[in-house]
Amino acid sequence: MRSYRYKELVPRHQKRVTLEEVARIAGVSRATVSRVVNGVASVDESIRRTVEKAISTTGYLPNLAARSLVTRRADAVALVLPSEDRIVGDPFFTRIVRGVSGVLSPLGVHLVLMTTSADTGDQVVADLRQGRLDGVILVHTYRADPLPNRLVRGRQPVVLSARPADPIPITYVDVNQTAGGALAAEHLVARGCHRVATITGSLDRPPGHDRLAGFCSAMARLGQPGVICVEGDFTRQSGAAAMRRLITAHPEVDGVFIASDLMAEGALPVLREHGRRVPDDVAVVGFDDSSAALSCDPPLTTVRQPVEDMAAEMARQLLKQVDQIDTPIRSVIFEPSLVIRQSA
Amino acid sequence: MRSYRYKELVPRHQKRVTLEEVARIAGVSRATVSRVVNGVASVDESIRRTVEKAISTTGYLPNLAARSLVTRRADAVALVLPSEDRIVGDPFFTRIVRGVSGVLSPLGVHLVLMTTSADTGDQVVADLRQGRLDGVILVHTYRADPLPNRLVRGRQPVVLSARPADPIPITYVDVNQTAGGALAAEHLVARGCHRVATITGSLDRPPGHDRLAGFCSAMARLGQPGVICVEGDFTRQSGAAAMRRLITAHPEVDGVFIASDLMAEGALPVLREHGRRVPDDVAVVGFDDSSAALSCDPPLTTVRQPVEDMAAEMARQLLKQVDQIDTPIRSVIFEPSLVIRQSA
DNA sequence: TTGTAGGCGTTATCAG
DNA sequence: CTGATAACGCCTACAA
Repeated sequence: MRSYRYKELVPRHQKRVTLEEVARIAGVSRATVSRVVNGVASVDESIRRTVEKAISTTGYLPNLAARSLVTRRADAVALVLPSEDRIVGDPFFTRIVRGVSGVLSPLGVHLVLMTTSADTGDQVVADLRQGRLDGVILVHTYRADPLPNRLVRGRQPVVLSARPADPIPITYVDVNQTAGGALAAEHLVARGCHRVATITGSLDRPPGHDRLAGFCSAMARLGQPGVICVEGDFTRQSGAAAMRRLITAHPEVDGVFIASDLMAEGALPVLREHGRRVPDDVAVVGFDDSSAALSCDPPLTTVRQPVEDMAAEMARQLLKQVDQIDTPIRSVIFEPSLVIRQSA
Repeated sequence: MRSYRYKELVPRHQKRVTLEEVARIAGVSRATVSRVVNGVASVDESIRRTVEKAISTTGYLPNLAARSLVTRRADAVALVLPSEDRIVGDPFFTRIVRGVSGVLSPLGVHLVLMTTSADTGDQVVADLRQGRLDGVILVHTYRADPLPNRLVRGRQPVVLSARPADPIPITYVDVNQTAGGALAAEHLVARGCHRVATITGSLDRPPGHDRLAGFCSAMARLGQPGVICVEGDFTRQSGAAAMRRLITAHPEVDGVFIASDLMAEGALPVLREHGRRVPDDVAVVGFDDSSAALSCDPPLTTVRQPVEDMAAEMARQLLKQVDQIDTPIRSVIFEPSLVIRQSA
């Protein structure tokens, strides 16, 4: 039941400075030092100064395990990413990390990185119950993942990175995916494309599904129903494969909405292989505005998703739940925007 | 001195199960339960079973803050990555995470992700002293980073991901970079290349420097001194830019060693732009064997660096230091190998 | 082998 | 406003 490493425990000889010691030096009680440390207002100004001097001369830092024991806060949250095969090389996750730690780190809250495996669910639940974690941010959970529900039922602080496939009462942060799809449609049509296709993401996941839905209904609204549609799975490879199928089956296409920049990055070289110039022969619009959009040749016109902001919002929503149990569920939807570069 | 969030602390109503309670139910003392939980051998078999039953019926899980308070272990280590601009889209870091958490996660040790900023150094040192962190893995520290030295002087567990620029007594895990450069040289020469060039990484960092050194001295040994050399900085963009300069200044090159797959990924399209076929006109060898090598067109022949294994080793070395202070410094060097695909 | 009791370093309650 | 004093939950000599 316990780590075997434990046996060989060897004492570390750091002479820790304790509240006790600071108190002795300042000539006050531990309680007073604690008040100063925690910035409690009701402390006499001169005493506060004395204590602060004692703190800085001793280099005192509070032991967080002891504090955690009584406050019941770990000051740590987990970021759970999908199993790592998919995350390799996808800039999306780096942006998530950046956004999340942007709000966590100034607050001194640790970001514990986990990747899903057979037992991450149990692990996370255990960590929460053991007081090592205050809450969880779940990124791209798969459709049948029982973890979100489990956490909700356990009334544990949790935030999802996107609308869950099945409607459960949980806080999530998302971009307006359908609006994003519509932006792409409007741009392609405005550009004069008449044979329009789309390479979708995984359709069993809400983002993939919604981007497609938004794209198609906007195309219909704009007088071009019957969009050609090839399915990918958000990876670069799938983008290339999908484009190969598309261009073979429908050599006449003159505009493609590709549901992620990463897929677009895979698809563009395929267009070139087949002698198509972008955007002259085929206009291409991506989705994400990730760093991949800039590595594309030509630079990708794409639907921007403010991932860093969204991630920051996830962190804030989570902390809110941590601070106050039973915070009402309030999901936040960001609006996408179109970033016009050279591919369309 | 303290997070302001503290004030609004609201009690969380999880009825925690404590040792005390399990003990009462099992009809033994707390000490005995503790022994069972920690797998101490000297516990009567029947009592152990009774206790285990009590544990499972109550769903007891030890409070780790309390444990940490007495064991002085946080069971958490930090992974410090370079500031995020560079890490975006570089598969190297995902591989590091995978390798590290592969050994940490089964042991229940948390991986706390940090990215370098102005005060990460202070943050890390404080976390260590506050007992929130047991050790630190530093990935790609910049040359003048004072943190490694600071940690060494403080006798804190720390491992670097590569040989430090300045020789300090610190444990690091690295690949034999010069041997890697040599592998590339040998392959290009064996292939019959006569006008060989290299696009280097950042030369102020040991990996960049050593790969170049290994490559050049091997070329000289093989009878082709005077290698053409263009400097990059390990990013995809720099790879493209370097190749542009190279092909313009030396249109006669027929073989290039590019010091990272990511740079190669940027460089290959440039070769194509200039009408060069790979490998027929120009043979290209990369370095890393990252996922980028496979996304290249054609798939990249490259010097493989076993990053996952190296990362796992970093974790193990770190834990060793955590378990036993003053573990002798013992760096581990992995051997590279050549993965032959289609670019050379 | 088991139980008793003290301590780990903080925060929090409640007199003074 | 300040100081005792009691938790917080667990580990660990030491004694039985």
